[in-house]
Amino acid sequence: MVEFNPSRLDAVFQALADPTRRAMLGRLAKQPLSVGELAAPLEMSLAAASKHIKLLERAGLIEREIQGRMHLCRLNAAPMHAGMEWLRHYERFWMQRLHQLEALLHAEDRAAGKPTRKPRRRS
Amino acid sequence: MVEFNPSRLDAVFQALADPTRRAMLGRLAKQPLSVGELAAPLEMSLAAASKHIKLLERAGLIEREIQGRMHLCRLNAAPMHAGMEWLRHYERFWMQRLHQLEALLHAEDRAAGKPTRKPRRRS
DNA sequence: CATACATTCAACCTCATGGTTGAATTTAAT
DNA sequence: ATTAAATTCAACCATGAGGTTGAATGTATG
Repeated sequence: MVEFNPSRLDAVFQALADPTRRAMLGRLAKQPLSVGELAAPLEMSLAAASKHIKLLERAGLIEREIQGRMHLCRLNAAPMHAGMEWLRHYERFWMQRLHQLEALLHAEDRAAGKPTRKPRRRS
Repeated sequence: MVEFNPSRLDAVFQALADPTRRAMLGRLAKQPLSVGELAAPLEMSLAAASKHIKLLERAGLIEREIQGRMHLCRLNAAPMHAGMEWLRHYERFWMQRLHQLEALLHAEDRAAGKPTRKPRRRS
């Protein structure tokens, strides 16, 4: 069904690396839209929007149902799962930093009334 | 401290959209590495690897500590957080599909002994 | 000081992106 | 049968990615 090969991951991250395309996905999360509808609010030609859509399609993030002369695009978030899983492997790293920051802040809170004490420095 | 503007998100996703760079991050998750060490296992020139590193740096994903003639690179996963948060907004969509699939499989399991019954189709 | 090492810089190549415009295609409506 | 609408296609342009090579830079080391 859905493929999780590395090149798919490439395509997904690449597709997400553009604000126009992220905005498109955001609107498709509410409802399916035609190419014209997707392009309407954008300050670019229809052809340009069409290219963005093709890129999203290539990444598997949208699916197109051709209804007569109009093409209905609907979100398929599934490929994002792979991206999320990839990121999850790094979650502990930024959590670590956040917790450090947190500890630092609390240490300063505790030191508020007392003679200024700097956060302990790691050996 | 850490910025979460859209262009930063662009840079992060773009940086992740390349297997060479993802591999670099993977190795930096184990330990800090010099530019040369990062480049060593790659089948490309040092200059090419250096460019990848610069791109990762631009996205804030690695930080460079210059120690004499060697540059030590260390992972900074923090900017990935923004990417994760963005993706999280879409999690329910793929979860939805996964649950549908799951339900479908269970329905087929239950129908295994009985006369073939197709999964109910939504109105 | 001379030399080797770690890295970047600069110039170049090829190809993909992101945008344009105008023509072509397919389908719907009059 | 025309005409209008929805979309893509093709050609073009500017810019950036990803790679190369060779020279330049800064730093250790004999």
